[in-house]
Amino acid sequence: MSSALSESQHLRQKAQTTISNHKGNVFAEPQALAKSPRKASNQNTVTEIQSNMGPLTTPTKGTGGTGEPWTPTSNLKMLISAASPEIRNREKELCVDEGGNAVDSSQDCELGEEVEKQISRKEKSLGLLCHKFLARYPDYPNLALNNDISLDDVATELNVERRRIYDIMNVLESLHMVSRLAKNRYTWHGRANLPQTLAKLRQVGEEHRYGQQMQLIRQRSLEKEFDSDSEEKENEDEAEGGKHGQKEMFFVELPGVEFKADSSKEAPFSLMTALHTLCVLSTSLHEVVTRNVFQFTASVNSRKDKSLRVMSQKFVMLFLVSTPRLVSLDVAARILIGEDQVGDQDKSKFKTKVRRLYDIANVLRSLKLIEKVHVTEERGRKPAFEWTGPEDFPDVKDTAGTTTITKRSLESRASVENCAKNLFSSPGSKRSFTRHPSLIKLAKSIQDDRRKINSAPTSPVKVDSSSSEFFPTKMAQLAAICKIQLDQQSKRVIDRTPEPCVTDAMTKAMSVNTELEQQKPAKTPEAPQPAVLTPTEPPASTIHLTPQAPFTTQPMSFHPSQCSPLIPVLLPQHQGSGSYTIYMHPSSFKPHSLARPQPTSLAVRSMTFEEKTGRSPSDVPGHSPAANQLLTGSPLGLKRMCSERSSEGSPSKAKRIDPNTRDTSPKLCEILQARLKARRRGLLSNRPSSRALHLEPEFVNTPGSSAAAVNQTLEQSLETFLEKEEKVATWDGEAGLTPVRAIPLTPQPLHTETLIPTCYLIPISQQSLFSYKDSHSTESSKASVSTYNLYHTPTAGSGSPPVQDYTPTSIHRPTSASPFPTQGHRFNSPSPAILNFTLQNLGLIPGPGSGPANSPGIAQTPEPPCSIHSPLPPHLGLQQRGGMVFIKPMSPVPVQNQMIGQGGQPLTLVSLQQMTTPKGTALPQHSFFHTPVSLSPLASVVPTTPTGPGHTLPAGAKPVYIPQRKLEVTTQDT
DNA sequence: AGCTCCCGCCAGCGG
DNA sequence: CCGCTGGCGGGAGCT
Repeated sequence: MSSALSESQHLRQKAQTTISNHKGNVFAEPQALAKSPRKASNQNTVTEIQSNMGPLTTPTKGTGGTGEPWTPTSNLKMLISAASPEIRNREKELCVDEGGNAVDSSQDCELGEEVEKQISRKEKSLGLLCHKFLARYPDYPNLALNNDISLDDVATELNVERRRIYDIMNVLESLHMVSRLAKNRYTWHGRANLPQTLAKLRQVGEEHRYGQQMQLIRQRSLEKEFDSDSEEKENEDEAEGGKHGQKEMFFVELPGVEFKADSSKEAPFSLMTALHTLCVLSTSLHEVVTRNVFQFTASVNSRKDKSLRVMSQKFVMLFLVSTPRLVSLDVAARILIGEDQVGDQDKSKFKTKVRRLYDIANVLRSLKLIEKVHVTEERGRKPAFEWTGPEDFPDVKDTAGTTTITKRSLESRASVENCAKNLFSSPGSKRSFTRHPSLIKLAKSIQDDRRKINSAPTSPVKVDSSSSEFFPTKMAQLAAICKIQLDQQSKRVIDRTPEPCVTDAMTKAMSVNTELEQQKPAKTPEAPQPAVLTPTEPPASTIHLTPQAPFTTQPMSFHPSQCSPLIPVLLPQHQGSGSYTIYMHPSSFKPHSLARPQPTSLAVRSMTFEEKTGRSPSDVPGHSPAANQLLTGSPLGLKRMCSERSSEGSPSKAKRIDPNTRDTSPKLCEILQARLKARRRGLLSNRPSSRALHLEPEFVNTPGSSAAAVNQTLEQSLETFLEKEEKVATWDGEAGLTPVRAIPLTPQPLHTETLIPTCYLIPISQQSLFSYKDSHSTESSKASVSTYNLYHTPTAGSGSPPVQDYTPTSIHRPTSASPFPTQGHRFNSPSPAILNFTLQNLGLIPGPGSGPANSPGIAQTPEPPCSIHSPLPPHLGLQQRGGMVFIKPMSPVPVQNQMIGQGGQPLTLVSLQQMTTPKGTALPQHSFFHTPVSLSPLASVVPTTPTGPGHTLPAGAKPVYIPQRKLEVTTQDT
């Protein structure tokens, strides 16, 4: 408390000076001034200048800011504020207003110079500055008024350096509270878009399995603590991943508020699709050439990628995804860095990241979305932040249509756009652009584009708009419906407590926790953990396998019933958006499909399968099943990759490709083949880089979980593309089937790659595509998954089955084959027949079915060790009880250990208002994770798994020992 | 001593 | 070359 108080005091003081002014003005927006040149206010005198500013401006603190306010009352206020952050904030503002009065003598004493110094410092805090800024604008903009914001004006008025304003604007922009109109100019949206934005961010966060990542990191940290052993790090995989880790950059846009306007949007979706495809291809090519995905990524990342905007969104996502809405600074930093393990080199990176997080946190605090708290662990206190913002926003459902679609990574989009631009002078034209030759060039151009894009913001005005909305049509609706249904289902599932796979468990846990938590403060963050610990849980592990899990996890997953209806729609619609949805077939699908009504809608089924397949775990987490699937697959993939995948995959793929592809477009085929080769090479060499598709390197980078995973994903994605293309070419449904089967034969390990193929592309709205890309990109390893998700999303959920099982299935995909969009047009509409076809294939594809069986081993495996084991945990997580929460620091560790650990350290009870979250917990499926975080466990696992695709729980097998910790959450105040 | 995080250098980029 | 952006990290202020 004290600390908080002190802070608050400071703030107040500061605030007083500044704030008061603003409020009065609030709305007014100065904007008018176009930029006022004055930028700089001077730092020196904080005070005065502002007053000049403009009309709007408030005189902010009067200059002298100084003065002020330290009144006795302030103390009271402080106390109060300490009590509740919000109050504080308000008070601060108020104080400011009030503030005019006297300042405390004590401080005053300092007088001039000193006073200024201190005051200045405080006053200059980003949080206070943000408060001032916010005071100028209404929460909800008055449309009638001009909502333009001139940076120069603001800077002048607030008397701060422009640089500081950028920080604020970047964060606000990440929340879509403002959008850039042009250089130096922004438009104020206030909180109007906040709910949607948060919903999207949550969705995206789920897709990326940040929750899982967080758990992994926590676990690791625990492990490390206990055993230094843990050091092992996952290293290698991660190493890459880690490096790239950051990469996941992507910027989630809202329909109405887009980062940039694109001409591309205007283009027919077909074009978009084509472009997208091209981009992908080019990317892949590029990657191949380079091999260095990372580098590639790096290029991509350049600036904006790293942008505070992206960090901000990710940071917010962490809150939205974590059960206890509590995020510790270090965990957040690790996730943002992409690797949980911080090497020496990384330390500096880590520090930098932390600095940035403070910057972001200060702004978010001023928005009252989070509050600083302290989490007490055995070791000591760690700074953390608790979400104090809205808990419920429109579900994705609502947004789904839009939201889902809208999400994109800037880069991806940019890349697409760029590609388009580069390739086609005229956007509209074509689908037919040449791919091959150009692709190569494209790769380069793409990079350039990306850069441009990155820089773009600066550029001219955006039109934003809801351009994205164009697809609103049926597709969107359907998607929304699907999502809703899924969500419902998922909820149900969750409720059931199936805690399937680790991942699922995680996800579920999250969801569950959330629910619970919402009800009660105490959460068992650990839920999963407990499970682990608890015997009861055991089943959980199994759960992974269980189909249910999948469902539950994500809303995305579809139940057949629900889906089916939707499916039809989807197909037809694709036209509008042009983008296609990709469906994965998880092997599992097939089985499921069989079980279920295949016929109806392929998509649905696929979705279903996924769910069923479950790979549940993987799927579960991300709400988008597809993504999950990918993730899940990833683990497998990793394994596979590790093992041989490269070699194997290639051949098989090649084979596949040849037949189909050739037909279609030789060029494409060639290209694809080339890619494949490249991949193979890459794979062979290291982890294959993510060559392929990843448009967005960032994602690739994803921390890491395992580089391998990432690679896999990439590969998969590439493969997918290729496959798609092939499919397109061939397109015979039947043919597809055949091949598929053959493929399935392929050994498990390879699958990963194979898996890729499995995916089906279905035309969907463009947005979906974008999102897809983005998603991929975002999560490197995960990417694949995410990708799927994206696609699915639009559709309605398609769930993509996890790769794992499916591998074989993948083969099938041809059948489904929806051609890639690009080519796509051809396919524009996937005819029902096609769908059926696909479905059939799926059904046909047995492999997957078995998959489930395998699945256990498969997907889950990797992480499974922990996660798998942990499935239970979710339950545990629930453990809360009345006010008390048991937090177990549990680590994901294997049950046994955990048990021990628990025993060793029993749960600590924390009675907090806040809930503590458990940290650790098992993370489930690393596989999914791919994620950035490196999963040490995973890493180890991965290798193992490869061997047996089938799995086992590779990791699972390994018990991880994690020490449990006690966590206490305290508000910082205290 | 560690946590926060302000400050401003300086690079990338577009004009 | 210039101005806008914004990454980045030194180091100061606070606890």
